[in-house]
Formats: sequence, structure tokens, C-alpha cells
Amino acid sequence: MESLDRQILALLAHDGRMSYTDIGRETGLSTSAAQQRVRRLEQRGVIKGYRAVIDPASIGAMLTAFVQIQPFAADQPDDTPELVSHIPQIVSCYSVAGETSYLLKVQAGNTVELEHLLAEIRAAGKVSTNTTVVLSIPYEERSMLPEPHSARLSNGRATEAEPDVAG
Amino acid sequence: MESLDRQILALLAHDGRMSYTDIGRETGLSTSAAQQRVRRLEQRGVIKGYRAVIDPASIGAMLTAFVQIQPFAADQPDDTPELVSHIPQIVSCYSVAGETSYLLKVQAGNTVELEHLLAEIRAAGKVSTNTTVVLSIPYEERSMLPEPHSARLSNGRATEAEPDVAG
DNA sequence: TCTGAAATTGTTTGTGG
DNA sequence: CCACAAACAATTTCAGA
Repeated sequence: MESLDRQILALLAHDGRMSYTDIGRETGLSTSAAQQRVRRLEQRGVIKGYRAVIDPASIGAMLTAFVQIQPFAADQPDDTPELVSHIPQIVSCYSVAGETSYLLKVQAGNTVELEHLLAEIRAAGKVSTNTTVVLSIPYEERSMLPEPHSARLSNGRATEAEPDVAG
Repeated sequence: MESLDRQILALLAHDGRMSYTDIGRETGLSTSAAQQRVRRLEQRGVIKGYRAVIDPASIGAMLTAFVQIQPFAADQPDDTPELVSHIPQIVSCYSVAGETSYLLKVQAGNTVELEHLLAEIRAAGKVSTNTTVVLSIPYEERSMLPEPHSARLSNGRATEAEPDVAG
């Protein structure tokens, strides 16, 4: 019976401000049943929050880049994420396997600002950096869940055996 | 006067379901003025949408990875993003400068599924891949905008000369 | 571009199955 | 876990500045 929850997650991933009334309509539930399910998904931590998606260029972030990070001292306590987390231009921080230790996604207004930002990261994190500039973004942070078609044509059966929504 | 818009963007980046009533309270505007500003930000494309943030593990995505992509044929029309966009596990696609042409962020349930996913990407996109597995995510997709403190202590003046919100 | 008020719509809670 | 209905709260629209 959890394809209902997946359906709700897909709807809210696509439109985080959709009303419970509309969620109910789309899923065939009453408003209050829809609201109860959403509340349970929030309490279980399945829904971690809601965000407005903001056009980066509109807030002066013309440049996006990925920065591969290698700490200088391999024996030191490795707290790179905390050392650089105060820098607002760092929007994501991933600990990764492979040739480097961390991968950061950063945003800057222009190349000069990016240059300063990289210097700041190297200084604050005691790391070396290897930066890849993003040229364009065909798509970003889509939901893995199938896009909800407004018209209810198909049944809710999953096409393959997949794990149910877990809390 | 656009520090008001930046403040609203910061609030909605942090909580995409915040009510216009609360936005008005935080910014010192009336409810309808807050709503009008949000509507204008949406119409100008500054706010591109709203999303629920979903815990990946809850929908069976235990593994996140970054896949560097190199097309086989350098002379072919390069439509890699379209060739692979139908694969739901690819959540982001970046065109990048540097040694490779594209960077994908992907999600899979386990290593075997990741292996199949990479084979699918190589086949669909006519590309070679170089994959970096994510071990943990200290933080992800934060807003560059300053986090709104609920208590109104500071004035709205920017600390540096920054571009105003543009449409 | 704002306020304030009125009309509409959505949310929340309780009762009961 | 669901539906229904009543009480409450938010949204939307409009007049006026």
C-alpha cells in the first residue's frame, strides 16, 4: 500500500507547495488522509524539508564549479567539511572514494571571485584543489521518482520489484 | 530596496512551504505585499519552483556516485544529455570544462545496480565513464544566501557590494 | 508597491468506522 | 488508516493611497 507514499513523494518532489487538497485529488485520498500521510513522511524523516529552487544567476552566481579536494597532511584529523562549511559559496560537500577525499560544489559571481574562493578553501581547509568549471546544466537535482502525470491514466503498480518506502 | 527580495528568497530556500503570513511577519511586510513579491519573483524566474527534499535511502537509493563522461566519437553531434535523460537514476547532468565532457550525479540501490546503470549509460550515450562513489554527504544544496535568523536583530544592509536581485 | 478588508480556499482537528 | 464535517487559518483579490 506504499505506492501511495511514493506517489505523494513524487508529487511533492515536483511541486513542494502542492496543497493537501490537490494531493488528495491526485491520489484518490481525502484531504485529511493526504495530510496525515505527509505528516508521517515528515516525522519519519522521509521528507527532510522543503525548498524553493532559486535561479543562481539571479543572485549573482554566474559560475558553478566542482572542486576536488586533497588534504595536505594525510595523518591529521580530517575535518575538512567543518573547516570550510562557513563559506557560503560552498553549496555541497561530498566525501568520496577515489583519487581525492572530497568533492565540493561551489558558486561564484565571476572567475576572479572563484579564484579568491579557491584560495580561501585552500587556506581554511589546509588542502589542495583541482577545479572543474561547469559550462551549462542540462538538468539538476531531478527526482528519481517518476514524474506525476496530472491525468490519472495508469495504475500505481511499480514496473519492477523495488523496496518500499522505509522510514 | 531589493534586500527584501533577498530576504524572501533566503526564507523560501530554507523553508519552501513558509506561509505568506509568516514571510510578511519576518520581513515587516503585510501578507499581501509578501505574496505579491513572491509572485513577481516566480514570474521573473528568480524562483524556479518548489521541491520537497527526500531522504534518498528512504526510496531505495543507498548509493550516490559522480560519473565523468567522455563521448567516444569527438566528431559526432554531442547530445549526451538527451541520450541519457530518460534514465531516472541520473539526477543531475553538468556540461563541464576539463578532461571530460559531462559530469553526472547518479543514485542506485546497491553496487550491482550501479554497475548496470553504468552499462546503460555507456550504451545509451555512446560514452566511456569514470565513476567516483560518494561515501557520505556532510551537506548538500545549501542556499548561498544567509540563513534567516528568526529573531530580527540585524538590519537588512548587505555586508558587501553585491549585485541586486535580477530577473 | 504598499495596506487593509472581504471573499474564497486550504488546513487542522475531532468523531466515528 | 480512512472519511467527513466543523473550526480555524491562510490565500487571493480588490479598493484606495
